[in-house]
Amino acid sequence: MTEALDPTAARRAAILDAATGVFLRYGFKKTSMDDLARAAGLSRQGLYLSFATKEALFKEAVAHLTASVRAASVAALGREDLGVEERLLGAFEAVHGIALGQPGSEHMNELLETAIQLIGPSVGDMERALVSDVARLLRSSGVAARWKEAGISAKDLAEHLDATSYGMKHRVATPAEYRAAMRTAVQIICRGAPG
Amino acid sequence: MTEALDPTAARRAAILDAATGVFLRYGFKKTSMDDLARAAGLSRQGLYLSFATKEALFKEAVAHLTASVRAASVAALGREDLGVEERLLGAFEAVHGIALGQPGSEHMNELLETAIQLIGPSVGDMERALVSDVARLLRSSGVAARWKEAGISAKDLAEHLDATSYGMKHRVATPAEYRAAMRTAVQIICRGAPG
DNA sequence: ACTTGACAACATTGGCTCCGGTTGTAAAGT
DNA sequence: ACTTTACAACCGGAGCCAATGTTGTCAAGT
Repeated sequence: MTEALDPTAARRAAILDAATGVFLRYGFKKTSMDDLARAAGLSRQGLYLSFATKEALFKEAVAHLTASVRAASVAALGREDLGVEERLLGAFEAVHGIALGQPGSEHMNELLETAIQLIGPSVGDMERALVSDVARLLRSSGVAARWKEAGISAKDLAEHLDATSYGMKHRVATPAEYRAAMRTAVQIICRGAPG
Repeated sequence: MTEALDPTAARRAAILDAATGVFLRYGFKKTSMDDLARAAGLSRQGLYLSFATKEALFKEAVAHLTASVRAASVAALGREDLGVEERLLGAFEAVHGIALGQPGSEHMNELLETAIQLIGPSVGDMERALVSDVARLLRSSGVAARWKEAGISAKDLAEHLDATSYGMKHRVATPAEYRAAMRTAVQIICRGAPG
């Protein structure tokens, strides 16, 4: 489905790919159009032929990014070859920053913040979408039903996990610590039940 | 037990009480000795009769603060008239900022940070003490035992709660949101069990 | 015992200019 | 269709200077 694009659209997509990487590494303010041009393999003016302003390029890059992050988390949640715990873990690692091991997820937070106050709060939709996706999985897998009798809904559980992820993201030094803490949180939800 | 202090010690304690309040409201840098003097109800030089420098006063004030926070959390954990959930909740609210509703917990974090890089990492002991206190309660109340078979230790549970608290504390979170999220987290731990 | 008033030394702040870098546009080249 | 070069407008940071605020000390008062 990514085949029959007219060449200009393909070029735009290539530019966006390169741009998201650079933005992710250096943040918004610290990347110049020169940097983006070099990363995309063309001249600075080449960019202006495809994108009117830096801000416009940024907006589309963020949309590109959030879309692929969302796709990654949805894909993680849908992997039926894995258990529920692994799927949840994968989804949260996906939103945390695409490749947790690779460099490049550094400025994810700053990026989303500037995007929010530049584009609008619609950017935050991804986060809310993740929460409801997670809640859905918790329901369909039967996990949520087990917590119901304690007065804790699927949404509560999902938001709890999201909050924990947020906390880890900001507190923790290393990806390994994040992974370990999130694993514990997920295990508590998935293996536990009231009674 | 706060009766038979010699008068100079009593004065110092009164000053520290006032100082912790002011520091908590305005942070370290933004409070002047004048402010502290006014809050303590004496002149600026009166302070220098009891404390050599602003830094010394600050150190003792932080010690004062952490001690009373610790005492409050220990007291909350020990209230045998309440259930385990309420006790845990109370303990975390205590460390979050003494009175969650009252103004004054604003600069708690900044305060502890500057204290750490001014006094040393010993300030962080309070946090670790809380974690082990919580773990102890989880063990003695039988909650931890129920999670053991899932490979989750009391320390894991306690650190999970601490991490969640940290996350909430740093998120946008109004006190009400913090309270609600922590309640959910505590309920999950206390009402749930593997199986 | 504590206050008042005054003091030098120092840190912080605000305003100011200057300068390099960046954006967006335009022309001419290939 | 894209590059190269050039350019006006703008912004942010570096550096400096004056003004203000703050600390810690002192002497004298009550």
